[in-house]
Amino acid sequence: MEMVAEKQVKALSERTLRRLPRYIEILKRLKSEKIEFVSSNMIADELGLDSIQVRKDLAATGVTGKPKLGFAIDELINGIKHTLNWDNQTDAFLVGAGSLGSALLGYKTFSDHGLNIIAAFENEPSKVSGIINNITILPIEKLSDMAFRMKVHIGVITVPIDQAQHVADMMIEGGIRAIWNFAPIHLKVPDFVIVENAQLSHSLGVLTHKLAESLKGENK
Amino acid sequence: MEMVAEKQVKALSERTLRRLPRYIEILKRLKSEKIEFVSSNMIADELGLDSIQVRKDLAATGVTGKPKLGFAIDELINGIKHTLNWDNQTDAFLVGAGSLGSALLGYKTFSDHGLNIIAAFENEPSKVSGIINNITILPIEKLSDMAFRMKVHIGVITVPIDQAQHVADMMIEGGIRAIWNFAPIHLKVPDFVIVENAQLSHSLGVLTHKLAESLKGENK
DNA sequence: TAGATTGTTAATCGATTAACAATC
DNA sequence: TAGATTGTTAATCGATTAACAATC
Repeated sequence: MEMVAEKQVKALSERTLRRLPRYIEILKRLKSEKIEFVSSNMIADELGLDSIQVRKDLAATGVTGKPKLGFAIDELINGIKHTLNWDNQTDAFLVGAGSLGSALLGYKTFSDHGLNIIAAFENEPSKVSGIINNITILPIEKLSDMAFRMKVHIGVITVPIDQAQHVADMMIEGGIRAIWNFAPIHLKVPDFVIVENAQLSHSLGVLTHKLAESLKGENK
Repeated sequence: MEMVAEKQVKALSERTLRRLPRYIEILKRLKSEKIEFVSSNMIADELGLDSIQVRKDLAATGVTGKPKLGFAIDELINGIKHTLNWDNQTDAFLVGAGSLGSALLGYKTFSDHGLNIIAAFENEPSKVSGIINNITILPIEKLSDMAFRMKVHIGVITVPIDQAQHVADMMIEGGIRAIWNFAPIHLKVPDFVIVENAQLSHSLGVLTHKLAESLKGENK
């Protein structure tokens, strides 16, 4: 039981994981400007971070830099993508073809981010059997069986709040292991299921609070 | 210079701010079940948090509980809303009436979250002068002037990546003080402008990474 | 070689968790 | 009164930042 050495054992913190896509953003821009190497300092400046933090984050991807030169941009992009598993695509089902769901179905860029939405599901009969961005909308009853048969591992929930838990249950029954949840509700799931919340209100609350504080400070 | 006592001086951490909307979600549900008091323990259980953390967070809103009884739900909801400034509505402009922007324009619930989108702006002439959810879509050229004249303080950016910085600049020129940014780019803004990023890729990266780790663990 | 930059170990900071007295 | 729950002070934990040796 003495540490069966794996390529990369250290767990990445959630904070680091959330910064990695930001690095990719900067790196892609630099790459398009034909730049080949970048220092941690340059990245830090672009994003308003600390260069030590950038180096720590990048170290977690396993990519190493060269003293005096910095990091090879191509290698770094690939390393970060690999860490996020964005160099593979995982099949996903989306449930809830309302306006947000439809907008997500229209996103071409998810394939660059490891996500491949292969079907959508709906409650509402009038929407069923429509097609958005080449993705067919199926009746919700088929969700569990199809997820199971097609070995789909990711579920995206964009249904109203009162249906979200039920949809999550069906997903899990179908073997789905990770849920990207846009409904403003805390889903109850077994330990082996990963839930990532993408709820607008969380981010909006930070904004409205900070703005109020900032404007208050002015009238002092 | 010795502490001009204000109602509530302690700064709220960003972590706390992000949890506050989750408390509201639970509290509203309990309220609909006619429950009047709730303990920090019950809230913690519902959300998978620690009850001490819940008490600390709630303390930051200024609402106090009663030993043995817990917190009065109505009072708590109001206190949290006040902390987030969700008991006021701040006027906002949205720029970029693509699919995501249009979906956001359709959200009726932003008014419960302190946000009142009063106009949308677009580059694309074919979309200009359309109306979505009673909100008129105007040509982008009018953005700065109108923001200034109408004293709009919040800007929502849902344009493609290559236009986002320019739109942010126009917003700031028009006096906008807080930007809710959905474009996957780090905006450069003066210190007095608040930027809150709502970028899907950040949350998606956490999901795809964790799922990969989880599935890897299984085949060990 | 001198200088810039990496990568790591140590120090600091802030957030979470624990302990416990106060109180209804 | 006894017991449950709050609210606060102290302890722990983890993430950020600092210091610095290694290296190209």
